[in-house]
Formats: sequence, structure tokens, C-alpha cells
Amino acid sequence: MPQNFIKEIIDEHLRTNKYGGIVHTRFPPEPNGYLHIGHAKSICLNFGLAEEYNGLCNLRFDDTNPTKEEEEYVSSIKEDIKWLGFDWEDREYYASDYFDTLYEYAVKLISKGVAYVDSLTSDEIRKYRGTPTQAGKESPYRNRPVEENLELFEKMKNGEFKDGECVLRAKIDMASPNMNMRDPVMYRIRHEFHHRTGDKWCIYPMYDWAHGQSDSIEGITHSICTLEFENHRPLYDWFIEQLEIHHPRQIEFARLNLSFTIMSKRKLLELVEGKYVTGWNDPRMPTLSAMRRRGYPPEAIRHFAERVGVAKRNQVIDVALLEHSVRENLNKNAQRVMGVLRPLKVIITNYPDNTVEELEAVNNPEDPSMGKRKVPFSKELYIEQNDFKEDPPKKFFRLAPGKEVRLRYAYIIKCEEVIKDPVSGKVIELHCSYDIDTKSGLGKSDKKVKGTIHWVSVQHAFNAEVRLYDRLFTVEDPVGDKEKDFKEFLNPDSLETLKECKLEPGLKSAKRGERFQFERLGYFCADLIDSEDGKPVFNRIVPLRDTWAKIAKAQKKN
RNA sequence: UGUCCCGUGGUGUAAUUGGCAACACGUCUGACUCUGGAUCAGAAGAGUGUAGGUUCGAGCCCUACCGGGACAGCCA
Repeated sequence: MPQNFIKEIIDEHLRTNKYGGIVHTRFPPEPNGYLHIGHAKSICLNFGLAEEYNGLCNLRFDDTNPTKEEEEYVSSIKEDIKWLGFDWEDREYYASDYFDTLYEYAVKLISKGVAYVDSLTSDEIRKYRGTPTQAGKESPYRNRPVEENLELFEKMKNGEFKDGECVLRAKIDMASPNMNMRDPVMYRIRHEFHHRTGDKWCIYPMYDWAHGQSDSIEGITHSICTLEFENHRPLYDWFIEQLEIHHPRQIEFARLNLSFTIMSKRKLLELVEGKYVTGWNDPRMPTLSAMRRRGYPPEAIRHFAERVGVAKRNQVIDVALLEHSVRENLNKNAQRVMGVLRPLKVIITNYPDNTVEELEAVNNPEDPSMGKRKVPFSKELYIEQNDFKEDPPKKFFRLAPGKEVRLRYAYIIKCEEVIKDPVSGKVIELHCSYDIDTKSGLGKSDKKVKGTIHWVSVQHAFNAEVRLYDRLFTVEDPVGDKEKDFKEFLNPDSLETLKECKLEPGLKSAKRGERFQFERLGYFCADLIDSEDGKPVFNRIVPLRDTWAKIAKAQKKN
């Protein structure tokens, strides 16, 4: 991991022996949604730091709000972290594991006279809190005697009050310039079933009260969280100092933002519930389960997380960096194959009928150890529709009337005749001739052509569904416009489903999750869910860099 | 007009703790190529928010200002 300000702090602690040379972090998700790429940054940071400093990283579910949290999310979160390649071993904890301890701690603070039961309504509490520029007012219940507070708190726990009737608050300073110090709520009453503690509790700790104490109980040394908790640090420290328990250091860093997508769990949930996407794992989502399904290698995400760095200023990372990381990984690892997405039939008129040649193709030019394979070639082929143009623009190196191209691993062909549909005028077939001396690897001919295109033999091709994904939003910052709802920027072309794709025969046995490079097109992954044995469905993970597209775009402009 | 945090090429992160600003992505050339991929070679692009100060010397220290962000849930 490159140098960053957190490592500097840790190094300093190590120098001064503040924590006895130990580095112990934790990743503390709330199980109220699926993990996304932003969480991946945090996971990589916390587990990565532990690894780098020979320490440990715990997984701790921050499950203090039973109204929002579900078991489904717990299991998805665990799956995603494992998939990324991190291991919390037996250190799987829950804030709810500490509810008893937290209760005792609260009693201790009440006894010390620094916490009290407030009977104001939530509305009144809000009014009494003041504003960022105006001091708040003290609650009339603020000075209840310790004994009464103890009694009331016990009754809260015993379910003798209804939801919202009272809360436990820390007694700090209603005039503090830091709003978090204006007698923050520690416990609220919720007669709710909790996914782990069931009906045992009807009072639940607030984040501020639960988090730091949980860190302390686990012996965490460095509690790394996002910037919005910076203002909470004085409170984090205050609780721990009052309790006189192990004191971890909270460090805040800037969360990840990616261009052309959103990272808010609430908004992602809105897309799911509003059926704008097919689910949390819709391959267009920025969630880890979606990226897994789309085919992103976990190593690429880890490398990406490393590249984006760690700092305190709000960052917006260009998705191009993520895509680059994915391509870089796949370029080295993905087997190359040929597939035609939008088929156009080509007949090689001078090629013998009923003949099939098995041509040798390289599986990965970046890695000879991946070997070679045979690809069948015959008189009738499919090529990509956009590899042919009737009147080719400048610098178009592909097929056009009278022009020649190389068929990858096969022959150079020349387009002799264009067959059109008499009604629509659409090009439906090309008649070409081939030059037998130009067979791949033969070296019989010195003929050179500018372009090489991919193809699939008609009689050997198998038909498959391929899904092309594009960015989910049309603008870099979908939530940046305060006038418009982010859903207005949803990209209508974010998914294109092609059902008549012609793929080379070997692909028929592709296994779920297997990744390939379809030459000249991009990287594709057999869908984890919709593929069947012998009938894979492919997701485009990411297209290849496309220089021609760039040229064409520039030409269009001029 | 409160408290806290942050301002380094288009984007993101560095800068041996004070020594003439580096790396990655992106962009643009060119080479090579049976993937317009990959690879290779190269270029453009910031003088570090602004103004002062300390110093032989400041992106790093100090002051003021400007700009951006966070905080008024019984959410996390």
C-alpha cells in the first residue's frame, strides 16, 4: 500500500509504543444493504493495514437498529468480503454481542452523574438542541437525581415505556459548538424484534454510544471511518474517557466516489425497489455482488482500491480507472475467443463446399502457457455487421466493396459482391473470394492488409444471448443537480440484450463465472445466474479500448 | 455568520519531514502488430487556492483572507 496519512499516524504510534506495537482494525458494516465499491475501499484499507502491519482485522456488524437490519444483508456482506479475498477468521462480531456490556457501561455513566433519562419528546429534543450557530437549551429532566435515573433506565430496559416515551442521554454540554456534544442520545426505545437478540431488548444503543465502546471491547487500536464522523470524534473520545476503558484512535478518511454512478445505499435501494434495475446484483449496479456477476475479478477491485489512495479530501474517481484495472487484469488472464455479436453472413465463393478446416488459434498472446485451440472454418461465415461498410470513411481498415481484410487465424478475403434485401435495401450477405496462399502461419504470401477481423463459421456457430452494459447514468455526478432527481439521469441504453450472437463452438461449455476476451470486442463473463449448462448467457464485463471508435467520433465531429 | 475538516496538472495520489513537484489514469503523437487490443518510445499539461511572513531556501512552518465539505435523526 502506498504511503498515506493513516500509515503515518500508525507509524508514529509504533514509534511511541502507544498500543504496544499492535495494529488491530475492524470493518464495521451495518447490515442494512449490500456492499458496494465504496465499501471495498474501506475493506481493503482495514484488512490491508492489518496485513501490512502484521495485525488483525475484525468483521463487526453494526446492528444497533433492528428496524433496518436483516439477516439477508449479513450473509451477502460476508460473501462479498470473502470474494474480495479477505479473511476475518473467527473474529466475526456483532455490536449486539455487547448489548449487556453496553447496558452496564450506561449504568456506570448514570451513576457518575453524566447520563440521564430524558422524557422530552423527540420533537422537543430537536427544538432544545439549538442550531449549529445557536446554543441549545437544557432539558427540564436534565437534573434528575441519579437514583431516579437508575430506576427509570431499568424500567426502560424492562419495557415499561412505549417507543419514544423517553431516552437515555449523555450529560455533556448543551452549548457546545459541536452539535454532537449537546447531550447526545445513547439509548432509544424500540419494541422490535432483533435479528440476533430476538425479543431480549427493547432499548437499542445509538451508533455513537455503541461504536466506540465496541471498538474498545475488541481491543481495536485504529478505528478507521469516513469523514462524516470527524465531528463525532470528541464524543467518541468522551465516552471512552468517562468509562476509563481501552482507547482506540479514530481516524477519518474520504469515502470513495465514482463518476457516472451513485454510492448512497438509500438511493441504491430506491433503484432496487423501484425496479429500475433487476436487483442489488444487477450487473449495472456499483455493488460488489453486481460486479462479481458482471465478471469483475476481485483482484482488479483490490488493485483499484490501492490505486485510488487514501486521503481526507472528497474524491471523485474517474470510472476509467476502475475499467482500466479490470482490463489490465483480464488482459493477462482471460482466454481469447471469437464471437460475433451482430452477424452478417459472408460466403467465400471460391472456397470448396463441404469442407471444414480446423485452424489453430492462440488462447492468450500474453501467456503462451495457456496454449492453443482449434477453430473450425468453412465456406459460410459470420462477421460483425460493423466490420463492413459500403462506403468506408477514411482510415476504415475493415471490409468494403473491393477491399481486403484478414480473417483472424485464417485467410485474407476480398469483398466481391454485396447482396441486399430487395425490399429494405439492407445488406444481408457478402460474397467474398479468398486467397489460399494467405493462410495463417503459412508464410506463402507477402500480402499485407491493414485490418484483421473476427469471424465464426455458420455451421459450427452456436447461438447465445449476450448482454452489453454501459454506465448506469448519463452524467458524471447524478446526485449533483439539486433541481433534478438522480433517476432522471439514468442511462436508457445501460443495457442492450442481443439474442442472436454467434459464438465459436468451444464457448458452449463455458462455466458460470468463466471469463473470456471476445477478440476485438471486450471481456465477457458467463452469467452466474442465468446461464445453464450448455447454454451460457454472457455479460460484457468491459469493452476493449477502441481506437477506431475514437477516430470515428472525431470524424463525425468534423 | 458557530465548531471541525480539506484546497498540489483534466482526475486521483505522492514529494526522503524545509532542498528547484513525482507516479497512475486520462489526453495526444509515433513505432510495432494476423485483436484499431496489448506492448514500446515520446509529448502536452500544475509551479502547489490567494496575499503576506519566517528562512540561504516553503507544497511542507506562521498569519490573514478566499473557496469547498461535514454537523441541527430517538439513522449509521
